[in-house]
Amino acid sequence: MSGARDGNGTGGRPKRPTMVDVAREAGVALRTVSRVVNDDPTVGPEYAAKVQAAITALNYRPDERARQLRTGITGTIGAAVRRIAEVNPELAAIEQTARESGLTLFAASTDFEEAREREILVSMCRQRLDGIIVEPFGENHGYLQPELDAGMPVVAMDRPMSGISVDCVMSDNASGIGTAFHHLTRYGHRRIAYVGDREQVYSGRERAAAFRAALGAHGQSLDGLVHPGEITPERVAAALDTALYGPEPATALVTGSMDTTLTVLRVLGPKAASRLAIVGFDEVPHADLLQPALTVVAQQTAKIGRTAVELLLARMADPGRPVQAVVVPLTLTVRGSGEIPV
Amino acid sequence: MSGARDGNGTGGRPKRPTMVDVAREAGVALRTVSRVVNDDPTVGPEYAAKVQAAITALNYRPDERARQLRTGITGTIGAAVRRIAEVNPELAAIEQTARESGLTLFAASTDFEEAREREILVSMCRQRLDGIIVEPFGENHGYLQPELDAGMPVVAMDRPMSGISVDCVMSDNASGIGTAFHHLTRYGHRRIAYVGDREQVYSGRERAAAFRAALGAHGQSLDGLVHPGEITPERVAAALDTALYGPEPATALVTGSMDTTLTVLRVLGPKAASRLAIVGFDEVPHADLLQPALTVVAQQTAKIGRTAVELLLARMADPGRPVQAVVVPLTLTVRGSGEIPV
DNA sequence: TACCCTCGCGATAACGTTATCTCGCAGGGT
DNA sequence: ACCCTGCGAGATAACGTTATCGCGAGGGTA
Repeated sequence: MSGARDGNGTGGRPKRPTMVDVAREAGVALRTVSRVVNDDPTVGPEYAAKVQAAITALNYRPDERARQLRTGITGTIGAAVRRIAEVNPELAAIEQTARESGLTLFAASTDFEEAREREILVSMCRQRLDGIIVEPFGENHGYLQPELDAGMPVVAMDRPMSGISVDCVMSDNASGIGTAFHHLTRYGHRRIAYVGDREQVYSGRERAAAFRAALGAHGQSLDGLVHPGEITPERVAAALDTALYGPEPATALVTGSMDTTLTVLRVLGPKAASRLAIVGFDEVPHADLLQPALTVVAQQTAKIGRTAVELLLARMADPGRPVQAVVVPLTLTVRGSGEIPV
Repeated sequence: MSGARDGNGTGGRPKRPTMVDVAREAGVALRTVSRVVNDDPTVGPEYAAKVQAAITALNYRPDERARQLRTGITGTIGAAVRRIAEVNPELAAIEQTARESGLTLFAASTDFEEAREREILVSMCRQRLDGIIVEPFGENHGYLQPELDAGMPVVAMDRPMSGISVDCVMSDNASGIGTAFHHLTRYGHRRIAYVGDREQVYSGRERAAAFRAALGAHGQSLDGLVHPGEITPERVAAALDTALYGPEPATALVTGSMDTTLTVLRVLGPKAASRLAIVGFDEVPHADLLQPALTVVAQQTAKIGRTAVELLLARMADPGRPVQAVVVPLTLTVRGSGEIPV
């Protein structure tokens, strides 16, 4: 032993044992410890035993950072989503699929802020993660081009990225809106209104456009029926006012996102909500407990999350493969609110 | 130059430029590049300019792993919670507080599995994170003792850890149950039932015990009123049967967790649920949209999450400080379901 | 017996960064 | 003329791991 100081004088962290310490304790070479730690079969049994004993005696834990630096791979993928800590089935599916693939998941919230999103993505690149899945929020992702050129695998989820070309998996917004619309026509509704996100964001743009197309295909005019915009109680209340209490009131409603649906229900209040035919785009937590239970066109969130990881794995395996876009259909879940006749 | 190969022949990742490459490009020493990257003020302006030019020319991004290995600090804390990707206000508060403190958060789901929890915690230790916040699930955390001895800061959230002594922040289960109970007595209820989690888990144990104590303090017998157990529709239905339709039926109900509340509402169905006085322990997503809106004793989740980070920061700053346990009171949120008179 | 191969282990050089030390040079006081 | 100080930059040694190479012993073959 080279000295008596085992602890630390100043109150800083005690120093952890390293491979060198284990090697000294076991009386073998450093390289042999490494072999034992990595289950290298070429190490003799008595050496392995000595090393194992030293490891448990010193409570040695390998330093993942050093390993990653040396091997170049982290075994970790990043997910930059709008909100962890909220209901997010895509993220749950990503985590599970990643685990099944032997990868660790590092998730962070972009929190609906473009600056925050950029901060997270750049940080993930600096950490040299093996790949990144991102639910894009901002409108210009050109700053990622150098990272793509450097071989960083990136997959977009829920909407495409702007300014760069990467793999993408998303819902079929257009036909989902079509499904909601036609479901309501089946119950006799002719004047059907739409309230949804503002058209500045990709999904709001796509869904509003799809709804206009559906109205047009049924020979309906658009006047007073299509209301994209900010999801605030005030704006939604104004939109509902126009749609439901105008000269030709709508008898049914399609809501363009989960937040829209919840805000509409709050603004309408229980009595009005229970009389209006509503189909929501996107699932709502505990939609079955509402009165009436909420009919929705649900995104196949689990499939989307799983596909995102699969696309990422494919790109990690072959960086040169052509960029791929996967579109996932939606499914109608009938619960009551969408089956109120005109 | 040792060779002409700039790209990569076999389809592997292109090699990223390192500090050495930047130094060569800029015609300065490696150490100078490091100084520029770290905003060291002792570097002359013309050197800084040359280095910056080289950095943008090569699209250089520092390797966080190497930096962490060298400095020993990661600037990252881990959070092992039961579910990321579910509503989890504690986790949201942790993320925000961590960000405000300049720390990156690494969150992972233990997924209600003891083995998974252990896997995650050990992995976080191997990554040498600066600290760990854990919502403990398993019943024996003794395996973490070596990590604590090695100076790894750990904070328990929502319940204490078993077998080791670490800082902890949690709700005041006992007085929360008391608040729910007394709120219902104020509306004339005498026979009040409890349905909650099984007593094998810490919170289930604490809350059932507190409810028994409340009954006792009011001179009520316990028979047929206290129902801890697995949260399945079958078990909950059986418990409700005993409590509500026995010889002396209960007129009010306290539910012991969010999952319990939701399962109770599903089992009762809308009509029965709207007639029974219910106070839920723990907030329920969109409780205001239910009919009647749900009265709950809410945990101060944001405060709990923030306190967890603060405890962790305190321990990181002073590893020798005495272990601290913080208990946070709950708050009653009146919405309707708890104010139905007997 | 000479030769070559394999097998098991050890010495040592990386990985990409930061920290320590050294050095050259300019400026000012004695 | 001398030394001391300070300042800005470079050479070099870490951090803890894995990969490359080499070496000695043992055994099979000609």
